[in-house]
Amino acid sequence: MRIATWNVNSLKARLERVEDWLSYAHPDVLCMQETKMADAAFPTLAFQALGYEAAHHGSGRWNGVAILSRVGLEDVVAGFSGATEDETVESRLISASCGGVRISSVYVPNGRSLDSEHYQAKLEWLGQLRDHLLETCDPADQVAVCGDFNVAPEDRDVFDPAKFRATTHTSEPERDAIRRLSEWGLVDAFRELYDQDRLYSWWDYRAGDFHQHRGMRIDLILASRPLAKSARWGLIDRFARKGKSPSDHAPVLIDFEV
DNA sequence: ATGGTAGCGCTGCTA
Repeated sequence: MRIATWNVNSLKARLERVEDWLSYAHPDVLCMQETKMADAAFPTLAFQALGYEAAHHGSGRWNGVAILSRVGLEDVVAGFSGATEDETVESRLISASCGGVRISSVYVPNGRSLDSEHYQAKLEWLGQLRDHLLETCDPADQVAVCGDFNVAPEDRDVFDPAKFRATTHTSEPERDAIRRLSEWGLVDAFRELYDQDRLYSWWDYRAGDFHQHRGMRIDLILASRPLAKSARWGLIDRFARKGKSPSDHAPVLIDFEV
């Protein structure tokens, strides 16, 4: 099973690129983030025409997550288990069972700056994600949590660690939150396959960062151990970050033998 | 050097 994740930075602006990418990358499952649209605007038929079922959770101009699958899409849950209306309004999590794997598409809050209340909210959100997984999943099963985590797990996941000393994405509390997910039983599956540095999935639009390969690896596929064990090959598709009007993120994909 | 670009949508916020 080929599982992919891609922060598309507006599905309305990127639909044609996403369709093209589905046609040549042929993922079995694609988790998307930052669709930036309401459920009513989601192009279900466009994906159906390519053989994908879809589940979307979005409320408007910000956030928005989706799962596309051509290996079945069952037991869709939007937001955290037992969350109130308020907590789901940001549309940052959707989960579904696809071909025997419990898959979540996550868009972790950015955090903005270390002294911001949004940074505290980011840490709380990551804690809620952990609680949600504890309540709804078993790490002995096939589980994949995919998306834009807005955290670079290690210094080697950032082009210049010194530049990011007092910023979000690299702080210890954020990395601790990711480590706690690992302790529960989720493996950074791309890292298991590829150990080198300079593997980035996001580049700032500004200052020619993509061209200079000044990026970060913040788009992750976290897999339970039974699933991670079957990972065979992976790719960060930088080709999809080139050309006219790309997303600022590249798709990340992994082939699993399930 | 605190810039730069992109999306949404029409003013400035978010990333």
